Amino acid sequence: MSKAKQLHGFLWLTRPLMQRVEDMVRRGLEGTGLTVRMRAVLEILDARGALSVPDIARALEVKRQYVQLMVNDVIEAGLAEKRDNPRHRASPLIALTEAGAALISEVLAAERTRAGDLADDFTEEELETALRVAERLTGALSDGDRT
Amino acid sequence: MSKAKQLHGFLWLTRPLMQRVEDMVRRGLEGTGLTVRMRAVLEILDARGALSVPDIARALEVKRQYVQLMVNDVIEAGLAEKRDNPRHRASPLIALTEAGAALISEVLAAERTRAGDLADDFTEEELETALRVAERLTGALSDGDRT
DNA sequence: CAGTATTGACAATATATTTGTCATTATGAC
DNA sequence: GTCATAATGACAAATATATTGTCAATACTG
Repeated sequence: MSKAKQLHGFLWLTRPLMQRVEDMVRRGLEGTGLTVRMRAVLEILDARGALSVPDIARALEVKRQYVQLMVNDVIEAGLAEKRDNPRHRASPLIALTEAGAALISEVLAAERTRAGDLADDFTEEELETALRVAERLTGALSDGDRT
Repeated sequence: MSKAKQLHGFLWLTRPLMQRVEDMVRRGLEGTGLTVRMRAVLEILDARGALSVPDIARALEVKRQYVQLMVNDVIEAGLAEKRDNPRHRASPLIALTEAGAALISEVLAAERTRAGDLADDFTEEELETALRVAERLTGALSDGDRT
């Protein structure tokens, strides 16, 4: 099989794979009161600390107006809170509350456990290669069209 | 880095990667009059021959009611047509017209060219591994939850 | 300090897709 | 064959996931 054909096959697997991943995540969220979009906000605040709404939007690659909705969700749920932003009086930083930090840790730990189970079926080299290919491909496709 | 962590990283790359793939496809469709959802129908009819609407729905893993809309699009554009279905009088087979067959061939050829360009940055073994991991992972995640 | 960019807040719109329903048609058990 | 059950088309409504538009307040740059 040609490389082009292999890559085409890989590219078209990304959609069903992504859907299954999101379904898995959604199941992991059952009982937590979280939605997938709330989880995304909590995860990035957990990884990067307090951020403003536009910061989160850039990280998630969605519009800031939509991030406002996501952030409103988590604030309303008591999982994050606004803090003064020294760099912009009217644009507060969004930070995890204790409850939010505890919840996202728990969720991520459960996901890691599940990922560990799945990872048992692969060698470290396979996973390393798959990750590297996906990363480089994502980068190449971000640059815009060269064709 | 642990295998679980590698896999977790890979899983979370599927969404941005898929979005970039779809953007690439969308750009390839400019000027053809096709939408991504029309392209999906044409592709599967090209690969598998005439199918009924529910057959397409099962293949694409979306609801048959939505496939009806997709199929209406391509029929209205003259790219596919209804044919008698020997197995179900009221559920016609959907088949590519000549115009539809020509158009999807052209689109797929352009995509394969683009995939070939991207594939140049990888070895055959890398692509083979990435494809295999993605396939097995998709399969594993289809079975439902084992965790 | 003037002009431009960023931000929050809120409304409207778009896109993709699912869910609900009903009448028609097929299928399988008897 | 007949009856219950499932599959299908057609159409409407609802839902999820965003984007786009707009305005006033705030920040940044020359």
